[in-house]
Amino acid sequence: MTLVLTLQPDDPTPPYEQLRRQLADLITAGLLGPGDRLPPLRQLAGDLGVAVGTVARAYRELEQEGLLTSRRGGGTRVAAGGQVPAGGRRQLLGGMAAEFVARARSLGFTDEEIIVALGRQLPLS
Amino acid sequence: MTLVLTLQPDDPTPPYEQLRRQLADLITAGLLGPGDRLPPLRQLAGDLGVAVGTVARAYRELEQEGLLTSRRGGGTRVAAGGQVPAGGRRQLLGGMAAEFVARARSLGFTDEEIIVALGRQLPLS
DNA sequence: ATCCTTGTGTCAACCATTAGACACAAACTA
DNA sequence: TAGTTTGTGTCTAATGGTTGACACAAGGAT
Repeated sequence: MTLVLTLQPDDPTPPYEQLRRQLADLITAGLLGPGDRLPPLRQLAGDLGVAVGTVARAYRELEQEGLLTSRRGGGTRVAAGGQVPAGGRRQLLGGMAAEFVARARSLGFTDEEIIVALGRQLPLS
Repeated sequence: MTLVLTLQPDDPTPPYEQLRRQLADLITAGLLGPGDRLPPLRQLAGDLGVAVGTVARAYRELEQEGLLTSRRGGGTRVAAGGQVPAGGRRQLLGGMAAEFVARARSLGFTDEEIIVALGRQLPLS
């Protein structure tokens, strides 16, 4: 599996932001490790059907966050450690779980309902 | 609890879309039932700190989806049944759960990791 | 009937995002 | 070294969202 990056044209969220989030998650989750190379701007832009500047912006913002490092001619790679020290992986999943549960509860679902729904997706022992 | 509608200014997602999603979820979840009245355009716009047209767009799109009905002078209310027939509530939660699990898996998390993370948020048995 | 409330429509202006093209600099490659 | 790759920067044009203001129409309240 090389890379799964997609854009949803019907989503009003700006493409550069959709891309930024996906890459940030992939890096934080560890699916993309330090030193791993990302697709060149023009290639990814062509694949996704967007302008070069759009991909460049996603890369640039991630670089400012310390997740990526870019060099002319050298391409763009995942930054060495630093920003994603340790437990970043666990924290990411924990945040996702907390967000999901909080949203469900705020919509009036009971814990039991939530557990039942989850039981349809994974083996809750 | 009257209504909890918030906007995140730092989120590039357009405000009208943030609002639209929150209202759609509240209605589908049944927290807002048929006939329930929504805040007047000007009041909600004032509370959220956005222009009237922004709230109007969210209301308009939800009306086109059949979730709301608006009448001049009469306000905007949740549409009577129709679009949210039955099981809409269960389907909403099911979709949320499926989405969460799929996203976690695509980030390389194992089912066991996911279950552990969820266990910190709710009483899994 | 009169007044208030509320949704609807229009308008001009501003800002953000994107597209598409081009040039340039630095790193890699043969 | 020479040529290619790749990120960076600039520019124009187009699109879309937001603001703020205003007017208007229709339902509700007194």
